[in-house]
Amino acid sequence: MKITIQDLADHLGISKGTVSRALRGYADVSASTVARVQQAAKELGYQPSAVAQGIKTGLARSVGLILMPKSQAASRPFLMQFINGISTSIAKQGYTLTVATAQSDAEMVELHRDLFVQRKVDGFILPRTMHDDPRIQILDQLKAPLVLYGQTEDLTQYSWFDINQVECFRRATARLLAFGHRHLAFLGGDAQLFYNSLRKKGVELGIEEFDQEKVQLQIFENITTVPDGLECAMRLLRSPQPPTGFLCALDLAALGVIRATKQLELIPGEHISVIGYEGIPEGEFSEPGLTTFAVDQYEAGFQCGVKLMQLIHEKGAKVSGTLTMAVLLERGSDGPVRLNSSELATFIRSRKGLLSSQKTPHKMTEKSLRN
Amino acid sequence: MKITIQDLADHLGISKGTVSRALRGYADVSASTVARVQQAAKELGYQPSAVAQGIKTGLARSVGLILMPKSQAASRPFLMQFINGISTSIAKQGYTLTVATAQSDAEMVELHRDLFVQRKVDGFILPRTMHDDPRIQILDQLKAPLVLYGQTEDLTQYSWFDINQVECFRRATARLLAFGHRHLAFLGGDAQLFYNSLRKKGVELGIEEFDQEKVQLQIFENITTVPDGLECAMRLLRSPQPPTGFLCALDLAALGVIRATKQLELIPGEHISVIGYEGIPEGEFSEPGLTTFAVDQYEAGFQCGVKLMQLIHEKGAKVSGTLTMAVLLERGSDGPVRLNSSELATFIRSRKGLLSSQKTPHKMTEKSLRN
DNA sequence: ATTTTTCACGAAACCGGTTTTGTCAACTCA
DNA sequence: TGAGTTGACAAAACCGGTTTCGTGAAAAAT
Repeated sequence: MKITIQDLADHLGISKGTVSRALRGYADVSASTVARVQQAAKELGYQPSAVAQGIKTGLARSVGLILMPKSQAASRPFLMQFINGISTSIAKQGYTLTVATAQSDAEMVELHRDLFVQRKVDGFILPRTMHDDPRIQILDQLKAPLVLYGQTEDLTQYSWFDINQVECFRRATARLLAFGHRHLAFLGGDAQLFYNSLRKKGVELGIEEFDQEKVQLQIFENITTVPDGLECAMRLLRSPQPPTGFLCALDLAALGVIRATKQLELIPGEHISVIGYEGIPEGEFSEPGLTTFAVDQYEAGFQCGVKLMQLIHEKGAKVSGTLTMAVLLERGSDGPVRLNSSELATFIRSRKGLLSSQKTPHKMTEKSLRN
Repeated sequence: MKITIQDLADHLGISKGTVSRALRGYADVSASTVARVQQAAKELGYQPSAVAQGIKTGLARSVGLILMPKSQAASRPFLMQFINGISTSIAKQGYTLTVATAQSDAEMVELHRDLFVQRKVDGFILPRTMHDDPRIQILDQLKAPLVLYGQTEDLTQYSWFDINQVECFRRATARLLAFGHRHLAFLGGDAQLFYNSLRKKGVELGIEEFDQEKVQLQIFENITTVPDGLECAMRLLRSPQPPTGFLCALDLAALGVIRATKQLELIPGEHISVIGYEGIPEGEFSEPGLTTFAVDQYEAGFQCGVKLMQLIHEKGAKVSGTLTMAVLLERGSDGPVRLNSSELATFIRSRKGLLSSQKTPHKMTEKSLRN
């Protein structure tokens, strides 16, 4: 059925070693033979088995990407673009992408080990880096090539690619401060993941550069979903000293803040300001549109792939790190401060009283308001 | 570095053949030897190389999934869940998922051929089936096992899994008709893809079952994005006989319809009704929420994986097709008809005059209306 | 004209497994 | 007690490639 190198050699009446050398471009094959072999290979549709090649070379010509669907927060919306980036960059060298999913941290570590020990992959791309990432530890032992998508404690030992999230959040913070906001809240993401500390650091940096004394900052963590963001914002907005500016580590949390704002009959972008991060498509369809830093996930995947190929092929290749920027999408969810924290608190309390006295269902309320 | 079967054999002082047979569970190895081998394998962390195994068995223990990021319309939001489903179902048999991306139809066909001829994968899952799908043709020639996610002309030759989209759209249509809508529009998706004809058929079926004479249906195709849906709806709503019920093959198109409705200062779910299909997350965050049929992509991936494993392992396995249902999420974008088509046309014209006379920017208009 | 070098290829080893075949000792059975 | 089984393993073949080694003929050098 499938044609092998022996079939091809028999067909040409030469030895399979010569066929192999002809196709691999060795010097000790005559030009005419090379041409004949290439011609016959094309005609018969011969392509060497990657499996058989791999046994001699020790390479599977595949890189691994292991996902955790459980943590649905990030990486999901743009997964396609990230995969596309990786796949495109490694395809040039005949590599393919092996994707597996793990349901728990333990399974994830096991999967990395097994895939490498079984020679199913030659290296890994590690998205969503964690503090003291257990994947790095095990892959280090195995001397498996790896590239981090994200940063970690020690950046000198590994290749990595990341967005300058500190700078993004510094700018986001400076932006809100310039808008006149003085009471800020940072709604952080998964505390276990490294990015969270970077984004928090960016916020703190932005405040330091301004005037630490004049700014109130409240910090929260593990606000990773719309309901999380909604609940957190609801609690904050009902407090005596509500923040007027929300910095969210994740767009989903920011969408939750927008929802909470609307439930309190406030206008996002006017009564309060929200800035997100990631650039998920949902942000475009909310009202108002979500101001956020959009990450180019294709580029991220592409760069990770390039770096991994270097590590695998160029022995003694130096590890390298790259930092790029995300693009600020200025939409309607933030703007100049209208009411300060105290005024906002008063405003909300007056609205709340109004709201609880009239017993209309929420949907009707929203619609009637718009008419 | 990496331990081979020979290393293990030397360590135990037995031949590598015996080690292999012990680990594969052959009968002609004594129980004590089996135990010794297994123990040593665990201690030394030996796992057979999938590459070396593959050369003898002829199997790569991997299945292929080739994506086209260009056609961003479908499969993108739930890609993670689809992948998770596939990966989970095939992991039981030691299989992994090889994902590649193609930028054009031609490249996609090539990739399928190459991946199979190079023995990088043992079979394929084909999402987004097309009319006279070129992937099927080439894989048929190669006798490559395949499972369709979606249907096609001849369903007897291949295993497939699909949602009963005809039934979904029949129900969606019946629902709008029951709400009193008599002027309907079907905004179809990619005409090249097979699902489109199924969804259209569902709409036509729903109308037939009602009373064909009393219903006006307009059909459009290749409405696959938010801007597409927006533009199409805008055109329709400004026409003399606008539809009051929109059936969209894709949620994204439905979101576009909602946008158009709002731009005309109409209320989706009241002045017009929209129903989508797929259940993308954006639909939850629009206002009103999008009524749509939500597809369980994890389940789809899982079933495709199961079917493909059967085809690969059970020789002479029968092909099988499975049809399931999507879940209707009743949100706010549809409801009882308020104005019929003519009334709606008049209403829109009056609004439009109003709108063009006042020269406020759009954003301000929206906000002032809500206050 | 003979020796040396180069050319072009065949033969064979090898990669790390799996599977078949061969072999010897211990058992069974007549 | 001798022939036939059986058990448990070693040895070897094999899978489909790659790469090294060896070799005969032609070309170049002496």
